[in-house]
Amino acid sequence: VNTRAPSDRPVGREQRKQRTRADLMQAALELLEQKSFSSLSLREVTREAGVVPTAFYRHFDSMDELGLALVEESFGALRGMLREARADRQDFEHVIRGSVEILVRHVHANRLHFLFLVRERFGGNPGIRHAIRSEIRLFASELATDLARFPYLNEWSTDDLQMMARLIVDTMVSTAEGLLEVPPTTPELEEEVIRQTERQLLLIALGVPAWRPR
Amino acid sequence: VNTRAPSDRPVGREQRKQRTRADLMQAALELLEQKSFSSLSLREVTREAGVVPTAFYRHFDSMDELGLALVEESFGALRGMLREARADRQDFEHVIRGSVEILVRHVHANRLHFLFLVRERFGGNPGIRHAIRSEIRLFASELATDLARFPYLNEWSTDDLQMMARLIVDTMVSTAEGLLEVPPTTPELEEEVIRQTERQLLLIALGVPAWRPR
DNA sequence: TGTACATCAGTGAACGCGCGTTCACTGATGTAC
DNA sequence: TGTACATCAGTGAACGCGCGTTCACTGATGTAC
Repeated sequence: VNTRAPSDRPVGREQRKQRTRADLMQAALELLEQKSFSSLSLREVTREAGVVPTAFYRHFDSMDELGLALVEESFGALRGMLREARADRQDFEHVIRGSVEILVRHVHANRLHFLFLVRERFGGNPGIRHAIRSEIRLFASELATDLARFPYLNEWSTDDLQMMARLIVDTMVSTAEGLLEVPPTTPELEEEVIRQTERQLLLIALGVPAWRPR
Repeated sequence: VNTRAPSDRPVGREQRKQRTRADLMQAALELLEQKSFSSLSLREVTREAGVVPTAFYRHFDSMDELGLALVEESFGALRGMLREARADRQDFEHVIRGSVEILVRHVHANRLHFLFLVRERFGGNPGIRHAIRSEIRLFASELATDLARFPYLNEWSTDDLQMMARLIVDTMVSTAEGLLEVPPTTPELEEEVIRQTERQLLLIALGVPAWRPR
């Protein structure tokens, strides 16, 4: 009974429970690298976590609840990235390179979480889908605010700033998708994805002085 | 035996077989509006198509094969759209509005096919995923060729044209996603999606004269 | 510190269900003469 | 045109399997005195 991983330290009951919960989420996240959430079964998750199927119910009412917990956990990684990006107040010339670098670093550090978000953004579960989409929309709104500190953009309407922020976010999301798709063994392909994103953002930025604010 | 839809005309055996095959694909497509392909069962499809489960094997070896047939069918809709867009050789001022209009019309006319492509682009099945992604990449390459007929762009390198074509395609894909996400009952929300896309494409176009070709 | 009892995370057996796939079949359609 | 046989799209029963969920349980951890 309760003979979990051999390295089990003699800790309290609550701590051990939290560790099992984390094991279940990690097991699910690793299985989701190969399949989609809607085709992932409760028994697969418990098997991977090294626990009996019924133990699952001590932690989650259903798989859907575990899915939403994974969304929240992944948002943690996402928000960490945004916090760093917003704190990194570069000037115009370096902001593109800096932002892309931050994205690449966080995608590497949280590969499975980003993969989960990208896959489930249009996946089967509506609850998960909406949570992810509203988080991305929130992110775009924050970016719109931040954009206003740059030359020209400080004169733009909120509407125009939103439009540009969403274009940038969509581009960054595509870049994240590209990074996750590239085999980890081919750094030159990844370098190409990065270089292309930087040029795309530059092209967008070059349109700014010619934009007629409304 | 073989008492299919009441409107069955007394046609040949081969025609009737093709109709059942089409029924299976249509049934799958409609079920995919609510769930993902990887969680769709063979029995659900045959039930929806009004056919016994074993009849499925007269048409497809497996669900994966049906999935790839759906990808091909959806590409038909996609290619029809591209053909129209490439034939519609507007000048600079009208090309944006015209292209977006064509996208909107085709997304409406082939809603379920576009929904399928968007959902499965990152879905569980690798075969389906790769087929969709390589088709989109092909599309971007064709667009890169077409871009060269515009002022300034005729002097750009292939590499730069690819970069811009992918930015445009990614934006159009995001727009298609937005159109599919908008409830059909709110035309003003859809209008907003369209208007925003047109402005995003304009912003990109305004960057072109300032781009330093390499 | 020691003892008696309560809590509760994880166990293991059992269930009914929908699944993919097999197999022998049926009877309408197609073909040869 | 009529007859005898072949083809084969769709049928229906049956199978073994993994699933989600229930239930009573165990025994280590926690608490009260």
